Amino acid sequence: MANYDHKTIEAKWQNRWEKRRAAEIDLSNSRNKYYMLMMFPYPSGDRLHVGHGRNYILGDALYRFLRMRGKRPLNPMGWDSFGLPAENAAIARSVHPRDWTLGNILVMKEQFKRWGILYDWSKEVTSCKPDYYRWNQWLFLRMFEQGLAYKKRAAVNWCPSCQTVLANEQVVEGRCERCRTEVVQKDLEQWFWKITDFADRLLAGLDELSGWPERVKTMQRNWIGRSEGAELDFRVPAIDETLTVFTTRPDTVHGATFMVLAPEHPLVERLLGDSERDQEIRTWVEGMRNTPRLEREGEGVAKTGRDTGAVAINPATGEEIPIWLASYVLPDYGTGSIMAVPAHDSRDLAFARQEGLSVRLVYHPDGEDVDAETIEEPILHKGVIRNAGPFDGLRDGEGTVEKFIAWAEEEGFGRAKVTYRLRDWLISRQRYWGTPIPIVYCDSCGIVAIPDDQLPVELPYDVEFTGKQGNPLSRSDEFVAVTCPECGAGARRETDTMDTFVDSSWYFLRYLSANDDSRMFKRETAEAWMPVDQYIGGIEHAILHLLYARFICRVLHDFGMVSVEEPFTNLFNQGMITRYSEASGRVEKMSKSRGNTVSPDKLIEDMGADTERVYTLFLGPPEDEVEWNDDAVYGAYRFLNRVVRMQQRLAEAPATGIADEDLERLTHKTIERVTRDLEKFKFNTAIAALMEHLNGLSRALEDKSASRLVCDESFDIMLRLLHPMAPHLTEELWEQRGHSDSLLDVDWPDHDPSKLVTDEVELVVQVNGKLRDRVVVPADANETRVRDLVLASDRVSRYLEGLEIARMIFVPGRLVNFVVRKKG
RNA sequence: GCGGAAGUGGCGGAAUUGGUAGACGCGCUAGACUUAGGAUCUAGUCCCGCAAUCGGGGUGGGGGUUCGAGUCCCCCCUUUCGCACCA
Repeated sequence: MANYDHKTIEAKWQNRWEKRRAAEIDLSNSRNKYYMLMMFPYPSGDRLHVGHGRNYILGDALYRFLRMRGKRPLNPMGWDSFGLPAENAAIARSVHPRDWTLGNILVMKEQFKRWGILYDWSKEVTSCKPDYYRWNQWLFLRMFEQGLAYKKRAAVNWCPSCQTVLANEQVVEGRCERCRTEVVQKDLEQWFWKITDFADRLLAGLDELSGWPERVKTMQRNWIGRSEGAELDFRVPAIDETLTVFTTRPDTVHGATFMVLAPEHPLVERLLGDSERDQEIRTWVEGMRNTPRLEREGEGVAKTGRDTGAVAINPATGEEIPIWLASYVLPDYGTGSIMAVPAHDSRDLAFARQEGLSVRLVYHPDGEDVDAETIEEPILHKGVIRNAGPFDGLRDGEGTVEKFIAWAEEEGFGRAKVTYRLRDWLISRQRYWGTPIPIVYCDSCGIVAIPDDQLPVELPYDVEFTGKQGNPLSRSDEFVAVTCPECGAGARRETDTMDTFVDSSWYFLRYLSANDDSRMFKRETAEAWMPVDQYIGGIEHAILHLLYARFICRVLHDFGMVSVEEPFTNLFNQGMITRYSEASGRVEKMSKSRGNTVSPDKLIEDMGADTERVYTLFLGPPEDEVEWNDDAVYGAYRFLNRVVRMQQRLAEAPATGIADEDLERLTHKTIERVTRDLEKFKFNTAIAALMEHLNGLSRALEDKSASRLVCDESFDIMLRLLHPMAPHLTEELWEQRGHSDSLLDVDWPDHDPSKLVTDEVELVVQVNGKLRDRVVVPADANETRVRDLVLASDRVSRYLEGLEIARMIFVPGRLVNFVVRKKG
């Protein structure tokens, strides 16, 4: 039997939807609004593969479902189109990044269309275009005014391969998040955004996000890394300075037997003299500075250190303790220096043992005589405090830490302090293809902001892409040479561009005012449409993009531009699609570099986009990682072909049917299941329900047990339920069945509970929990009646022979369980 | 090491949240049919007991709660994803 003509049908409906601008929505009406958002893609030169498709197909199915259910969903799309690959393509193939990018966008758009995906293209946003990135610049200037954007010299992450600095979030296990090259530290002056000011709010906000996956929230909490403790001051008499440390355990200060500074600590130089030994220490410090952090801090890396020879005074005991430098103290956490309490901290203990430093117990375990000089493992605050004056006898907990903080405050050598792991967001990039930072350096005026009316600062088109060191912008005299907006003298333009994560930190607001040249976005529209009701994207942005977007949303909130602080109410992370890779011999994430991709182009050519859609959604729970099976795709095609054949066979149904109620029950059961499943994004089980429905309908036709009327009705309902998954075919069949409205405008069916009711139900009968029989009983039978009916079964009575029924469990509509024991 | 998620047939996965384990699909087996198509249709397909409509076992392993556990609790194993000298 011939397969249906998916090519003609799909082209026909894609063109119709496009022509009628099916997904365009009027934002001035926010009744029943539902803002759904797919993470906007980077338009890479590679065609999308079926692994990418999962995300978009899922979103489109959701869009169509919501729409049929009476929502007015906004489903926009745009392009996260600044970034390195464009520049690399320029270097490798001498195409201009802009032309390359805009060309790729056209290709991707066509692919979306071929998948049957409906976006509201009237609100398209392209981040590499001046009408978008001028608002990045505008935002930068507002933040600059507020002190939220600032420039500082600091040790920053530098990727030697990408030739640019990176934010902390973009360094994964010491490597560049993009290209996996090992990152090195460089001392540079860079632009930062003050996300640390928002650490507490970003943390607290997570508690309200009940619609976010727990693991994403956990990852963000860990990233922010809030830590409560105290700052304590240690005097260094030799240079008349104070060394301040951060500790979460000020209650162990009596056990601080030495101090450790990070090699980069600003006081190091002052502690050193001219001796040969001190010169050696300087060499060592220099070596540390130049050691990649992975080698310095990585797992299993040995601790190294040097004794400065200087001493500090322990403020609790008044004793002199040596000051060391060591690799294990991080320069950019806390104060970059610690009090070492080897008795109660494993790292300090390891270092103390290695260097022969003394160890002193503060907490003494109960009923155990512990010798501080020989312990191999730290005592983690077990037992009772001794030799600490007024604190003797205290135990861990019970506000002990607070008592020490109060004491330190009274004595003036310390104070309560909260520290975060989070660092300010380094947004400078030494690359061409990004938003120019709207700043000018003037010899007399210093750092000068570009006035708003001179925005956008456009990227010059005509630059050289040589692949040589440095940003092409800095070699463009035309771009660099400006007059100072304040004094009119000659000045230099900032040539760093912004991290592309700036673009994606607010694009969801730009969709709401995509064509408005007068402002970043319209407040009233944002008021009506924010927050995003459902955000869908990959887990890889759990920290990066999602943290930045939450940050910028708060900044805009504080500017009075939007009232929400949390931009995304619900977050859904679809899982990856994997496939066997010849290259590695393993099942891995589908990707071009692994050579295990499947192109949708051929698949669509052979079996149609609806087949790909149905198969992709059927593969498994959308949040799980699933393996693509080339053979199993055909099952989806087979299913759709059966739907087509079913339509052709409907005429075989008789005028009256003896079992109409059975088919109706199945139909309404299917409505109930599919609706419930789609509400939970369980497209896989929704499709299974539809397959079962088709099987049931097929059976009814085969048996001629249901009437034409009921079969028609059942089939039409199936088309509506299937539409989100297989939109082209269902539209076509719907039209062929004589309906004039597009399924997009047809209501989702409701199930009628009265159709689900049956006169009789099958009960499972168990004896001591073992399945022994199934018995059909009237649906409304009470426990006594059921007992009689069940006991009348031969099979049941066989199992009860010679036994005494101790108890009968009756779960109406489900089962009966006899608890029996030997007659005694 | 810390934290999260998961472990069910040959395979992808279901199981109305404590009530028939294996829905649906892939694959496989047998048959029917054919205008040979990537056909289609019908039946079967967790394991063991030669076969069964009968019996036993079965959701990573071990214990427990319960009339009843894939589901809840405890211990262990494995996989996987974050974080990882953060003081």
